[in-house]
Amino acid sequence: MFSKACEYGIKATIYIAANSIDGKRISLKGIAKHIDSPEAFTAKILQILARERVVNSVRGINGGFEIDKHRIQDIVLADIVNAIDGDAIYKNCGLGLKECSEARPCPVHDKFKIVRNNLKSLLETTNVKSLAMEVDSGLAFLKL
Amino acid sequence: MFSKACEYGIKATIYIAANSIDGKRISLKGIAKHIDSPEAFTAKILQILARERVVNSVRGINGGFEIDKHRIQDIVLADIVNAIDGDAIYKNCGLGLKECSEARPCPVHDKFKIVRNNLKSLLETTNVKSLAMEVDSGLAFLKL
DNA sequence: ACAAAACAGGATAATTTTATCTTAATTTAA
DNA sequence: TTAAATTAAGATAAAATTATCCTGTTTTGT
Repeated sequence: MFSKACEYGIKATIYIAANSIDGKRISLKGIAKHIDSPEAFTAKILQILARERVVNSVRGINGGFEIDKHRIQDIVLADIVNAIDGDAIYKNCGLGLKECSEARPCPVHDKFKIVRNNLKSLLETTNVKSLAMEVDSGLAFLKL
Repeated sequence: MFSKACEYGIKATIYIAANSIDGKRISLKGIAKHIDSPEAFTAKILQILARERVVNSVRGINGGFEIDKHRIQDIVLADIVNAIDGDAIYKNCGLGLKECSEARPCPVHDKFKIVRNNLKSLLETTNVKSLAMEVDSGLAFLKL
């Protein structure tokens, strides 16, 4: 569904959010350990998310990653997926046709549109705060 | 969504079906040209589909690919996707967790389950014959 | 039997994705 | 002001996916 990079990005953002809710900043090392991801690769992904203003990065001792408390509830999964994988997953033709459209559709156009729209609205309406709270309360997990 | 290999596999199968409905066997070269795919790579994918009995391959002069007329309506997209990409797309955790389950779910488990089940039933209920007929009648396209 | 057409399969190459390594820049605390 | 901790960024490497090439095998028409 998503690239590995995007999976790490989503998990990292949720973990950063869970910590930011508690007012804690968390280091790359802490994130990678907690979500079970390769540290250097995760650093690259966090660079992207920081550039795209999904998360804040702070250099130096006691640095790390955080999200402004008042912004956590505004961040949705689509922000992360768009930053890392782009919008191909819900924009591109399911069979890879360059010019697939309503007027000249591929054979699965209509059926896939439904699934892709479901996914799109899922990503656009699921905010990171609710996911972070599930993780915080032990109802959901980022490593298994 | 799907791998390139799977996209080619789906398009090739639809095109073979469209020809088989008319009682015509079609060569690799003809398929690759019609679906706009790299010929040698398409050959590999058709090998897989032939091994998995999704299509029949016939060697030698006047050989090519075909599907038994009475079987066309029984082939669904899931048969093709399973043969090429496997079932990861509707079985695996959306965040890549190895042991994600109802009891110990990832934070997006429930929401993704809905989308994945939509996709699963789409693939399992869409038969190749209906798609082939759309292509045949010029309502849908395999190359654009 | 033989030549030609066509698929099968193995080897190789190119590209993309994933992952690592190294050095630089930044920040803080002592 | 210097050392340590930490992210940024560029270079490189490994692995997976996509794509090509070459040789072998099968089939058919002559």
